Amino acid sequence: MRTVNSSTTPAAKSVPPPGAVQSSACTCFKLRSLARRVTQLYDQALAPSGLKVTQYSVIGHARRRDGVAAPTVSELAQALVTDRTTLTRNLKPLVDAGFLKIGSGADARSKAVCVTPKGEAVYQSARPMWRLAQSRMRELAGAEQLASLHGMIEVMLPQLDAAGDEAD
Amino acid sequence: MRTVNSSTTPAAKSVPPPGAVQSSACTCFKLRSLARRVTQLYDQALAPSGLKVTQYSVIGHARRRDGVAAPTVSELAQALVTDRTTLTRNLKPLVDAGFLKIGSGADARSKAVCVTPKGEAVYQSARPMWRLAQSRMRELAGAEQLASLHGMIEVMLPQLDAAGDEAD
DNA sequence: ATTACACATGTGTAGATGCAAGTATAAATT
DNA sequence: AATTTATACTTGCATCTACACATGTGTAAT
Repeated sequence: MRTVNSSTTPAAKSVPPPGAVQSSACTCFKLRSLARRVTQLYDQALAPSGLKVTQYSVIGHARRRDGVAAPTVSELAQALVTDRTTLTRNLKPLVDAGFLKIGSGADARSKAVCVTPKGEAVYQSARPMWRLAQSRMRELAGAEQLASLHGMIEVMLPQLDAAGDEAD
Repeated sequence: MRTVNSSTTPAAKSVPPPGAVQSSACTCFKLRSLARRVTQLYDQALAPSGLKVTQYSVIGHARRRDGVAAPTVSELAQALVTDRTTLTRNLKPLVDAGFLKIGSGADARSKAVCVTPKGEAVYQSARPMWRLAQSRMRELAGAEQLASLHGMIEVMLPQLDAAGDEAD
């Protein structure tokens, strides 16, 4: 069918008003926009701790396997879904602040990223702030939507990894 | 109590395997991770044009109201869901490349961001590449999931704006 | 042993991001 | 008119991001 909006009806829909800013259809743009705003919410919540959410995540992930075996830079980068070289830079302020320590890995090549007691302390101090941000987020989006969002992201991320590896 | 893994049941559940990396429950972290990956997908697709997806978005939004009235820096920043000062920096490479021109606005204060013919040309050249990225994204996520994601973002963004304004 | 390849990390360069603070202009108040 | 307040934009600073390239190290093939 595909009613072509022809005959009687004059112009009808589909023609936006002159100055109208139709919100972009670009998935990437939308996603980045949301990520920016959400980052601001979390950064604000974490501010008293002195950590940004990115740094909170780095320490949190480095912490995770502490006591078992401190992760290497590459392992940590993979866990953080970040470029290896990006992590290298992101580690610097945390090492400078004394929250992390870069030790030698099993290999002479690899290095181990260790959380210092000071790092553990600041992480613990930031944890309730993070929880607050999380609950604000849940209020804002609703528990179901949020769960749905998490689910989608977890499905999409591995596929994007695979897509990225298709070096052609 | 705090079952010290003592009696009959041998370790049961809840104790993750030693090296297990349980995916973070942090909404912000997940969102940023996805945004990074998706950005890479779009940037790769746009690479032949020389534009990054951020730049494509800037030109695209500046373009939008061309012929009506070129947006001011602040207006454009709002449309891009970006900090005003961030946009100031992001404009520079585009102006240097000759894709945008900063004219004088109605006010002596405000400035108008105009897309040059060269900017329009590069945007047009990039458009099919962007479309390719969009369709890859749709294949990857599925049309319904993607629509759902877009919907969620559009609901959440205004609420985050409001939340941010709550200066206390 | 030498050569070749794979692995682990860092640097140069370039851009994206936003807060705090600064400058200039317009509008509102007195 | 002078002062105050609000608006529009920029800069200093710090961080996040990643590609291309360079370096060092372990392992495999010759």
